[in-house]
Amino acid sequence: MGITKTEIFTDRQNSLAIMAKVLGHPARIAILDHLFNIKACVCGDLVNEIGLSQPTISQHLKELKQAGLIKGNIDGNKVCYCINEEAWQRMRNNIVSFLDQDPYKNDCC
Amino acid sequence: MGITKTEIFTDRQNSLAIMAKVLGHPARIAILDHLFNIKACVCGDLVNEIGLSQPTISQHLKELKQAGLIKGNIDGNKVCYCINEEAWQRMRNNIVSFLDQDPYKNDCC
DNA sequence: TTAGTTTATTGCAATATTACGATTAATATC
DNA sequence: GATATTAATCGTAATATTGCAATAAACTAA
Repeated sequence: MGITKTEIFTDRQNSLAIMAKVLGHPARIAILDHLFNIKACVCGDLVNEIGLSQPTISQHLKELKQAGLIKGNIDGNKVCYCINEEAWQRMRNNIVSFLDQDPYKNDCC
Repeated sequence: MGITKTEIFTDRQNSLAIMAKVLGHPARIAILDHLFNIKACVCGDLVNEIGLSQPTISQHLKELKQAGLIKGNIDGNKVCYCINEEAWQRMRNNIVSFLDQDPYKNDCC
């Protein structure tokens, strides 16, 4: 059905999945890479930097923004996007604590 | 168009996105949670543990398996799945090194 | 005011994902 | 053998995602 049954999972499971999903597209990884490299950016730069159309970039930026990972300031007719430090660290901590579980105790396979 | 233009991104960006995407569904997070908890499992257990049908669970297990995160041993008419330790650590390292980039240097927003 | 610049939104087509009933394949048990 | 159990696969429906052309909105500059 293409629809996720979120109600049967815990808040933590849903939250982890949402965060991972936002990172689950190379364009959004590339946008974040670029933000980390130049420390600030606008949408126009990204259209040249990445190879996607302006509407597509705008849409990916919107998803990153909705997830809280970036924040934008309107500056004349440009928009300045940055990483949201607090949200980034929060996400990092959640994902890392999931990934840092120790899988080295299986004895069946 | 619903299709990702992977060819315009780096291998690292595509690889990170693929790993994140696999974690981008709460059912797969729940399956991994369960594997971490009980250290071994079979598909039947998961159908009761999680609230999805057997074919749906099987499909999610297939994706985890394709990503290399779990491995399964056939044991009679059951299948025993475990975390693939090497692949898990590899994924962990890649994602953590991405998340550990320091966003605290922006001065525009 | 008019024209240019920049980003967001709308609308749509193509493809992907999620979910499950029905079925299959393989083994286990009687 | 016949029947039960387990997990994978097939087929299909519903929904989501990706991408872009066209357009709108908001500002800048002449």
